[in-house]
Amino acid sequence: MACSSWYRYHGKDTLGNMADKNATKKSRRSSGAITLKDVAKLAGVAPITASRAVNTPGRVSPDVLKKVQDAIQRTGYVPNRVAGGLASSRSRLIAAVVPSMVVSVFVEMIETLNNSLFEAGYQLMLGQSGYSLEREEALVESIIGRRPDGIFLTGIMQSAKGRARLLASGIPVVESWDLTPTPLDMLIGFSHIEVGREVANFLLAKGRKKFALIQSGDERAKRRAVAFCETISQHGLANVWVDNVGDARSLKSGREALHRILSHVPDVDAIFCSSDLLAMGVVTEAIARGIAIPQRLSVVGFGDVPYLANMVPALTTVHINGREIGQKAASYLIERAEGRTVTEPIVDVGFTIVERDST
Amino acid sequence: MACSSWYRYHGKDTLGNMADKNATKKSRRSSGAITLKDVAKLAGVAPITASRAVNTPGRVSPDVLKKVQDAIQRTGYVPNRVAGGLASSRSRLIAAVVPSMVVSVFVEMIETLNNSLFEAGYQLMLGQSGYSLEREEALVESIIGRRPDGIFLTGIMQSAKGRARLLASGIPVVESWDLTPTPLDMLIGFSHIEVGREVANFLLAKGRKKFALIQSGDERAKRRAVAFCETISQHGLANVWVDNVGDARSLKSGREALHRILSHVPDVDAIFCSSDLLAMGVVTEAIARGIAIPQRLSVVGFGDVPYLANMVPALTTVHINGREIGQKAASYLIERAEGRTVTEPIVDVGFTIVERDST
DNA sequence: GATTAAAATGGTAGCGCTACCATTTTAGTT
DNA sequence: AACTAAAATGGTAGCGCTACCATTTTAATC
Repeated sequence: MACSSWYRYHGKDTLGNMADKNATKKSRRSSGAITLKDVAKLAGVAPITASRAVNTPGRVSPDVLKKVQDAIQRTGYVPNRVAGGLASSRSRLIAAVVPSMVVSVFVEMIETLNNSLFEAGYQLMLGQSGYSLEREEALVESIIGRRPDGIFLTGIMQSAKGRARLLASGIPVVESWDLTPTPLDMLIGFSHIEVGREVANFLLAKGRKKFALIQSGDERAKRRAVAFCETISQHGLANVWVDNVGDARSLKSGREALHRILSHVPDVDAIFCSSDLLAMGVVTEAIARGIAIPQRLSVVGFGDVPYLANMVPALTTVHINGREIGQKAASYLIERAEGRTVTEPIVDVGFTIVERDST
Repeated sequence: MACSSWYRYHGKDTLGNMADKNATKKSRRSSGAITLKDVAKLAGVAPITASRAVNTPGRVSPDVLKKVQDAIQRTGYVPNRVAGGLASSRSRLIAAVVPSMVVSVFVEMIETLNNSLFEAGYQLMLGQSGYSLEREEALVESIIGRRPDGIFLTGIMQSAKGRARLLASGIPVVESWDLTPTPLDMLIGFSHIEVGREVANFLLAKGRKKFALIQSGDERAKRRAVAFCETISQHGLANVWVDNVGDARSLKSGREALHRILSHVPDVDAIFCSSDLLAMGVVTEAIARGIAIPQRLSVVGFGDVPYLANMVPALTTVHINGREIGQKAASYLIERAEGRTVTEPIVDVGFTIVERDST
């Protein structure tokens, strides 16, 4: 079927004796597609020469190059990278693991990663760990089985089994979105403890006294929270009221959280949210209740989704440069895939508190 | 390096003569990783039997199964799916093409697609066409080179070259997010013309008289727009004011668009936006200007991002069930990959106008 | 024109796995 | 016990490509 479609499209005059190749003596195992061998035969050169014409055109005479390119054109040949990858141990595939794609800032990062990789001739394989350890381990196993030239992880690989597997595979790895003294390989991240501390200092400098924090189950958010709370208490202020929500990606959770917080701490004057969407929920609920922002209540988000700046009020948040992480990760992984070394494989990309109208 | 790391982790007592395999006579071409052959040797069976133990455990005696599993455990063997894919012409890889990932509703679709595929033992390869034809063609070429077992396309493949290539490849394809009388293969979509018409009827039924529409360059959005405008003029009302913005994914564009619309059509009372984010921008700007929603102005979005329902005012929008599309696409592609036929390969999943507080 | 180096081309042998067929072992039947 | 069918195991030969080395051709130098 494959061949007949192709044949129809290209017309019947170009192939000569190639046309009946599949009809006459196609091996029962062959996929039936055009192979490099077919192209070589049509071009009148050896398969290995055709291979060179495709992969290293500079090492082939202009005459041969043209003949091969013509043959490719006429047959519609598409190189089989599976076979190429097996032969050369270079798959030109990079795998990326994301907890969830519904988090906007991860999406931007992956988009940039993907674009950078594609420019360089690499494809992206995507896996979702779904914030679960087992799933993450299964994913790592599945990824390693594909022998990618590099692996990008959102976060630090926590599972000991996963770490061991990745290490044993010898595949270059970029961990991200966090810092650790014991990275598997390369690392592009920032300090969540610093984030918590700096946001606390930022709100303290604004003269805020009564703090609350909204978080979901995310481990990194928890570290931000701990640092936030510690900094507040170091200043001798009352404990921070911590509200736990199930889903950080829901505006509704933020609204409900503010409702709960107000019932326990009616005079709360600053809230740090573990995501922008939660912060949007808090603001929405506050406006609905007639609570003036930022006069009576300061709200800080995390992530800086692109539209935050144009909301009313524009939300203050912690900006993480997801595009920078994606971009850097791509270049690191490509460097390593091509056999070069990365001079600075551990980078702190930092973060920025973007002050807008909600504080 | 790969082996030494692994060796360290597992301890030195488990391998017997396996440990020096790489040291002594490793072929210069070998990747150095544990292969099925190593496992088979350790388990004392033939490679093909080890292969069966891995892939079809039911066809192997319990005794052999255990021996092989032990050997896998001890060596940390991870099957090389590249080699397996080449040998069996089944890559267990599904490719997906998305215009952009920053569109929330695509993200949900891809997330569901990915999850469904992973459950079934498939990996997802992701490509971004970036709304450009050339890029899309290059992407198709690159994807086909990987010989995936199926291809998911967001939208209809427009490029003739791309269509020909996909057809010739013989790989199952799902087009989506649209309807066409000439699908390449399978199709899971809905009618954008219907959307435009129904939204127009919806707003007309609300008694609205003066319409505007905000769109970006997206071709599908344009078709919605045309149907919208036609329906309005069929009712003998004044022409719809159409505002073109550069970026449908920007709240800011929506705010600016409303600004322009008001300067040309001050008495506009209904706006259909080609995305939810644009609609959010319109609402934000309207609130900032003291324009009552929905009393003076109705706003309708498109896509139904999850948090829309909890905003104030909650936005009326066209709900597209991205998760359903992703889910269906996965099952269709898996069916075909496993050699079965899909009974209803062309589906209209429809859409819903979700009425909330902005109309 | 002879000599040497470099460029271009080709042959061979895998990469690690599975399809296909052949053989052996086991269980089931008379 | 003899025979048959089914289950379990193994051997061989690729999948389509590229690494590695060998050979041929061309260009460069004296």
